[in-house]
Amino acid sequence: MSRSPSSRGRRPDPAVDAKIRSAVLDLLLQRGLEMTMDEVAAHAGVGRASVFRRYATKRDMLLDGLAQLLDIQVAIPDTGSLAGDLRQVVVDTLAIWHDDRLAALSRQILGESGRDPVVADLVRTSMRDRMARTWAVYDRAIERGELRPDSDLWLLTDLFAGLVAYRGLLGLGLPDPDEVVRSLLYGFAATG
Amino acid sequence: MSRSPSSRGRRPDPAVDAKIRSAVLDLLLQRGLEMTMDEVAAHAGVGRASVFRRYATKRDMLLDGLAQLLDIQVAIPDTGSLAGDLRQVVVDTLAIWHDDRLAALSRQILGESGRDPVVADLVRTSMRDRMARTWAVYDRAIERGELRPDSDLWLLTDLFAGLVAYRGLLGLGLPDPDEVVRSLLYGFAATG
DNA sequence: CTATTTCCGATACTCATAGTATCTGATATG
DNA sequence: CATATCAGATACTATGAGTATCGGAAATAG
Repeated sequence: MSRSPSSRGRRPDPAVDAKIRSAVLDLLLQRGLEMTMDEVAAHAGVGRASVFRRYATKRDMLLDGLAQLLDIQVAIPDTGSLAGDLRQVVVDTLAIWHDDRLAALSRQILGESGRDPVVADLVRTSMRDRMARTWAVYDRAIERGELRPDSDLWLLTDLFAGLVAYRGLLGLGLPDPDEVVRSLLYGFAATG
Repeated sequence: MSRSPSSRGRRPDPAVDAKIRSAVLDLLLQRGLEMTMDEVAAHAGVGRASVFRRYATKRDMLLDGLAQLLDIQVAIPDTGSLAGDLRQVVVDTLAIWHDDRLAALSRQILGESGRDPVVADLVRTSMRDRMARTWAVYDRAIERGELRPDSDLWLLTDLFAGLVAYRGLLGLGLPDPDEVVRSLLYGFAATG
């Protein structure tokens, strides 16, 4: 073994930890995923070596930053009707893409998911958690008889999450929430 | 001026052009977007300088390769019913993601769209062309009274294109085509 | 045919940046 | 007090894009 868990000697300074993590988060929001290690160290007001003492690779550092970033809670709507609740969920999902800086960052993160499976995992988990937290909406709707009880809820959520991600990633115009809700609830078939 | 359009002197060898483009396409399919210029030159059996004579930057080279790759035609189904045609379109869209190599490449290309707007443009145009070519399906369906005449067809196509891209990008399981068609046509609302 | 221009392959160079190694001094533990 | 490890600073290594140059080949102008 090269080293034991170590109990003697100077301990890592928590203030330095915090300065680095905060600098990464800052740079992520300001400039996206593209940052050099020198910039992180400088922005944190810390030695370059201290960054590498905390993260073996740049990727590890960014993954930690992304994990912080994606760990955001969302409110569960309860408007009384499925259409109202669903609209709120769609609007919340769209909100990220209406802020230019957040949209650019989201594009880059989604993009990184295409090259790094671990990032894809982070995003997947974060989206899944987020969506699962809206399950209450659909449970209530099924009880009220507004939603087919045999609905594939993952399909339902992924249809609009996918639509928004797809349009956002490719820089297409974002959809109107009401149109989305109507399509999801009643479909495109002519009524007859 | 440093040079005129040039009419004298040795002309660029079309065989070298072809060898390079073919090598790029080859490497794209074999290993995705990650290739060094040395590899391209070696794989083409050509000098490194000849690659840079054709493309000012690696990005330009990859964009040309991607343009070749994305320029693929798709058949327009005509099964007689909207459900049948739509199912075929969905199945065709899913097909790419069922081939491991193509799926990996698609992930990388979608990913690159998140960092390079020009790639996003390529993908957007390619998808738009592809989808627009299926307009005939929806026109016929409207005539037959199977589809609401006021349908937002971009919303319809982007809903399933987005679903598939989203699931594929994040490595989630791909949906069942019949479920997708049913959801798109009739929605999730309880009938009553 | 000859001179000129531009291509070809090869090679060496510059530059940016991730990651490693080392040094001096500070600090915590035994 | 002795030792291990951290902090900051700095220098080094390695990779790969893009540039510069060279000797030779091929095409064109005259």
